[in-house]
Amino acid sequence: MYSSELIKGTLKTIVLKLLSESDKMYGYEITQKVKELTAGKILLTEGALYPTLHAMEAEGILTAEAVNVGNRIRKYYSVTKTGKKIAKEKVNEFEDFMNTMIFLLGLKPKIG
Amino acid sequence: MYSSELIKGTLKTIVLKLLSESDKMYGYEITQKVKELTAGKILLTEGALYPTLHAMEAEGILTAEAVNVGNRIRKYYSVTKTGKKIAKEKVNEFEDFMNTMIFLLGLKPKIG
DNA sequence: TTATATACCTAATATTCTTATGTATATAAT
DNA sequence: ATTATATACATAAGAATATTAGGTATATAA
Repeated sequence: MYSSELIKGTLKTIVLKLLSESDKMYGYEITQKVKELTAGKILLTEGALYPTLHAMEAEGILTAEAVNVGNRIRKYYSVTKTGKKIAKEKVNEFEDFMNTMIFLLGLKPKIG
Repeated sequence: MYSSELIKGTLKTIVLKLLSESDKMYGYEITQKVKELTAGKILLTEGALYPTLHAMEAEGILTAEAVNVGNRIRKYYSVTKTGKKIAKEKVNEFEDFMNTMIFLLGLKPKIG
């Protein structure tokens, strides 16, 4: 697990990227997928994730659909057309930022 | 200039890395050096930088020395032994984090 | 029957940054 | 001369985002 300050500001980018690649996902599913893909190095907390999902829905970046699964409720989120554009921009910006940081921190370059 | 949320959490890492490479630097000098090295893509604000420098000094990561230059005051900061260790840890952690993000966001790998 | 996993949510608090403001000297431009 | 910009420090109010902790509820494994 990384120090919390390191991950700050990357939540939206991660969520938008994952949602852009799948038809729809629900909150809990996102936390598990990120945990799995990062081998537990990035753990999204619900207190950060849910408010962010609500905010992105309010901004028109995501649409939500509540579904009953057995007796439980799931809220599936999908990326809107606007959201897909923003997702690409965020990923591109992050890539650019990493290149800048690689130079600034004197690391060996890696994204080509 | 990157969106502010992207840069969040990287300030200490940047400052510690720069200070580790030089004997000593003062706050304004750090802002200018980062601006120069990143071609203006990362601009450190004074409201973020100075409190962080004070905090790191209080934590024993940095030592400060006030110097009169003409009629102006400069506060030179140096990294302590503890600080150098933390600087290395932070840079290593950031490199690891970037690799994780590269995988998670499906980017082409770059740090080798 | 107790713990863990699934699945949502919010509120108080903490952290960190932005924005704005203040002080003061030095220098370049009009 | 005077105005703008650069140098150089600092803090304080507010915004944004995350942590921590708590709440509700069902399903399943121990």
